[in-house]
Amino acid sequence: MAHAAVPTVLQLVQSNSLPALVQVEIEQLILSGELAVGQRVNESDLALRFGTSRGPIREALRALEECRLVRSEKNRGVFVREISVAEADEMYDVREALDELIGQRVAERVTPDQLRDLKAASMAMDETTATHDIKRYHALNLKFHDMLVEFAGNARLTETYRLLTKGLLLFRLRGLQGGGGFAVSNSEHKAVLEAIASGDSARAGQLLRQHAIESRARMHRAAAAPTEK
Amino acid sequence: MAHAAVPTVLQLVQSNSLPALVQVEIEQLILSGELAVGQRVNESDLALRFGTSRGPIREALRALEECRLVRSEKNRGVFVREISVAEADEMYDVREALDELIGQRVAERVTPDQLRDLKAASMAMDETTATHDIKRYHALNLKFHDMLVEFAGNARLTETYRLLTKGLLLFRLRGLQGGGGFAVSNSEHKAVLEAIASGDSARAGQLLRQHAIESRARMHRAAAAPTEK
DNA sequence: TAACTGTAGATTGTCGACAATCTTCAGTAC
DNA sequence: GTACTGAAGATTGTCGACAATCTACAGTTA
Repeated sequence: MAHAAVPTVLQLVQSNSLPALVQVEIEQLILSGELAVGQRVNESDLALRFGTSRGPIREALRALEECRLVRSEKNRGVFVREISVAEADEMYDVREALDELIGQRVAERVTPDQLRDLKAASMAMDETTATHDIKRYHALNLKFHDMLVEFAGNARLTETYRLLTKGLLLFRLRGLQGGGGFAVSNSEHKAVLEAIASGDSARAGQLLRQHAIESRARMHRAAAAPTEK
Repeated sequence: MAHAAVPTVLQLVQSNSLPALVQVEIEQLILSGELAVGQRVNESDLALRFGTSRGPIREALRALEECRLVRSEKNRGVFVREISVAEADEMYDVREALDELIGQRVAERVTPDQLRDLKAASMAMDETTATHDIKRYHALNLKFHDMLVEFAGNARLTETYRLLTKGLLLFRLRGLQGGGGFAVSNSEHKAVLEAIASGDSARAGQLLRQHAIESRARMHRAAAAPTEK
């Protein structure tokens, strides 16, 4: 079969245990903003919501704490983590280094099919800049970078990168969601793709790092602006 | 006070909850090799050992699973993770990128006191190469790199790096612990320290990355050798 | 002997309950 | 009105128990 990485619900329930299922569910709640940043997470409520006891919920929360998506205070509960600008800066520092590595690796081992998918995503983003569909641009942008790290062919790198991305996503939820610069951002994507297509590993790495740097700058500008909608 | 990062036992027990305490305890068991690589971890045994019920144990194990120190199979239990050479290679890929960043940052912001500590550690390693005290060299080497990442002044980078280091440590426990090259390794340390002392950020980054690359090569040589003691 | 089957024991998965702690808020004193 | 006190309610921390599942092994059959 072509798509081996799509497990059925049956397999999911059989292989993953309840805490694991609950974990991704809670993660969605956090990353979608349904559980507000800084808010306390009530174990009983979640247990009720998912139809389980508190045990599995607690296990899931402990895992999410390790992901740094929540923090825990003894006898007070767990809270959705709030990321400061300083912390986001730290993450960007690491992300820049990883992005350079990703660019290099992808340029070395990308397949024609993968390159096609990347270009398709970039073109889709072009459309959203025309229609100013910010939400969709973000989703595509996330998908684009997720594909990139996936295509780098290093599972540990993927894990590390995704962990960072989740943290940055959490930061964006803090409210100061940056507007502007979509067209610019996507033009950077295209430059990266060009370097990748030409197999220029060093250049692809540099360009993807530069993209992360610019992305950080956009983040700062958005954070500095009062609160644009 | 000079050293603020040394909490008393009282603070530890009051702030951290039982699962957190148990987690570091189990982590020690794994990293010290008392829980063998690949071995199944028995929840009841651990509960008995730490004088708790299985609840806190399970929470700790879920956190350790997120650290990738153990893996979990539904209805079969959790196992101490065994790292393959291929996985170790992946980790080194990421580590090399991070080490370059670390070298750069430390060169930019190291204090005289910190530099003194680093040099002291390097000198201590020199002594162990003379006496062929491999165990002590490894401990000092770990401490040396831990200091470096700490002095880079980026908490998220530290977390990311330590996670990787734990994984690599787990790999070493797999048996094929590399001998040889200690003197060479430490001479690389000294070159890094020189670049740091001179404030040459780019060079310090390159040298620390190169050190990681050589370290990976040493790992490969050790893995290729049958099983030298 | 080899392969299969079924049972006993061990282990994990999940739950409900209770104690410890925190939070809230009404009541009181000044 | 403000600050303190204490009790009621809510929430977390931990435990022991039971069901579901897996593992090991003795017994059976060919």
